Amino acid sequence: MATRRAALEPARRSRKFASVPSPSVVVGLNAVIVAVTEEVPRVLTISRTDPAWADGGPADALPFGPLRPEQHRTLERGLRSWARQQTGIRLGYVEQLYTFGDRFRDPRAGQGAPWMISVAYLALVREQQLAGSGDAHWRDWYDYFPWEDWRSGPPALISLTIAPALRSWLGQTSKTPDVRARRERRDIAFGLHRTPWDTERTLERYELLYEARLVSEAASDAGEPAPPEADGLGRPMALDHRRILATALGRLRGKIKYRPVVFELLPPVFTLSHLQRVVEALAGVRLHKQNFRRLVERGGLVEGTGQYDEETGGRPAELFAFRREVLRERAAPGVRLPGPQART
Amino acid sequence: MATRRAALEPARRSRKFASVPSPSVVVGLNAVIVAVTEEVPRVLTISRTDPAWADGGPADALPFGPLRPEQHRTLERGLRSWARQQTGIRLGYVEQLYTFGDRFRDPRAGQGAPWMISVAYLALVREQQLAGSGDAHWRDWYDYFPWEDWRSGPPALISLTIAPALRSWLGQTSKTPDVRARRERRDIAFGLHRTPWDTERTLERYELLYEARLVSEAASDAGEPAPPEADGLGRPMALDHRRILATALGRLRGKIKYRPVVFELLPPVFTLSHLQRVVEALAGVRLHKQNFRRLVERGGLVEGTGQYDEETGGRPAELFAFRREVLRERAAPGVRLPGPQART
DNA sequence: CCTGATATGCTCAACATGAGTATAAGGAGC
DNA sequence: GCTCCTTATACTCATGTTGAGCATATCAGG
Repeated sequence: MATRRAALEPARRSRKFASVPSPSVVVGLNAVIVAVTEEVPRVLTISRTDPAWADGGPADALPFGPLRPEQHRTLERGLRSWARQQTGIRLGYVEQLYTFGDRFRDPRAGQGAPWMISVAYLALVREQQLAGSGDAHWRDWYDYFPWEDWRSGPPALISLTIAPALRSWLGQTSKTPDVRARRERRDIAFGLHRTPWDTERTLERYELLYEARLVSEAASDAGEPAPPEADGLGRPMALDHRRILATALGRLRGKIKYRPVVFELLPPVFTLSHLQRVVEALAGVRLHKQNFRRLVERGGLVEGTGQYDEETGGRPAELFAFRREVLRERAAPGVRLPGPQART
Repeated sequence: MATRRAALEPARRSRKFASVPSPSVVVGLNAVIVAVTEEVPRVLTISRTDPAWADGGPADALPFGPLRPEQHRTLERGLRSWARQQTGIRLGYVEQLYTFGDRFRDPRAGQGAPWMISVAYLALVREQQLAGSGDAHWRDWYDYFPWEDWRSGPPALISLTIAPALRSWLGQTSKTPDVRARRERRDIAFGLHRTPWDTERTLERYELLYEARLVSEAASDAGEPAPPEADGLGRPMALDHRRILATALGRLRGKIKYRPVVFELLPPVFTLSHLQRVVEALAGVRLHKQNFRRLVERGGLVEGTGQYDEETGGRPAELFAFRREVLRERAAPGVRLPGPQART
């Protein structure tokens, strides 16, 4: 370990760590706080109009907090603590997402500003809660990633804007192997040329758009003004926060399939349609209703309560609850997704 | 972001974070470098007999490197660079694992020593490579987690040592709900009481053993001498490195099922038996041979090369290669595991 | 050419999934 | 009270996938 050599040098403060530490690294915590209300997955963002905040004007940011080692024993505790203070929300399910440490996270880093590392977390909360204070807002996450919502079929944005733009991005390199590699990445990421759409490749898609300079952060990170044609490609965020959000979205989409995390977003009892709408909102696709029901019921994930919801407008729907015992019975208890289909 | 507001306020370096930054946080990188040779999954560890290193004596450590923001643009580049210097290995596939930031990572932290955060990575390399320099060794990872290897059936260690010890751990709390919660955790983690064994819950298992004080790190972190009965429960490591390793093992076991990462551990061509032995080594279970073959072949993951390996001792086996096109064809291309069975 | 390896091929019942059709039970309008 | 509209729930059936095992091929060595 780096600290090895230091062990031989007892003079300094800490025998082990003194000589090594990276000079100016600051560690912070970011939270992607997700809820689903009325078929729309929402993420908590802080929007500032403070002109000093974003490079080119106002931009949404993810909640952020410093790491206070003297106060909190673990990263996660620190996160819960400032998230509560900042937004009034008491976080339930929390999971570490990824640590972002690119030196170019912040364009100004290195010029006197410290290098910033951010440990990002994903938190799931129940829908009824609302942000308490300040300039926090719940925002539809598809505002940031309009191409990710396939619930009404393949988004026109992909065929009309993204595909042509990526085609010309192919042409921006001339070496044949590079073109081939780019084409493959593009096809796999966006499900082009008889490649299936993979709901979990959200990060790959965002990074591809960034590389092709189609999202406005790519331009602003390079110190250029935002190109006009990028305007349609989703709402931008501060710094690399949209990348963090893309990571969260992909992770969550994958996770619901093998861990029962959806229930963190639902009230204790719910109808199967409600459950389905939440899953669809997250996955961004429509699911075959009868088969969905069969999967969750026979998979032992839920159990009927005998009560009924009369507010459905049609036949009353039975209220179900998460069935905790499934954790013992099955190895990867999640909501398996049946093949997609328009809801009848 | 730290630096955003700083633009407004030249006086202090950063209004928002100047006061905030955690005073003495040091960031380091850990690597879990994995290879598989001859049916045994190996991890690269550094073993020192330096008495200043480990609290209670010699212990294995994971390769570690400092973060040098001034030299490396990304965390991953930094990792690759020092890993090469330290071990002579040029890393291939690398993926970020988790960021460990528990204040108690190092028992000495807080007493003058800075708080240490470690970003851990998982790296997969091909088997032929060997550690270049110093005191690096390839170690069977089941030396550290003997209870994880079910290839010859359920390990006797579990029924003879772990299960009884966990039973008495249940009794160490008297509140009924706590007992119930502990029992559930135990059963799910170790597949007790008709709960299936889940190969991916490696971290849960290690943490449970830690909490129950059955691994010697638990005692040494608390400043006590290692209890004698813990001796059988795997080889200890320095600091929280065994926890990091458990995380890596679980992640890798999960990942092979939906991404074709096993091939990072294999030569360009291989027999299906070879592939199966590597997968079995990682998953720690035996697989039904014919069904395994059917899954990988019909799943489009591999393609025959027409060449044969004559060294098998029986009928020559065809040599196969990873079939790259599968990335386009299927959404989650990994090695699906067929039900376990003794190899015939 | 028999034996003991190993590899590879094939079968078949059980189960899971895709893609429906059919029926039940509410409310609103007449 | 009847009809229509809406949503929920039940059932079907062809097809695909999986678990489990038997059968055959091809090597090396006696």
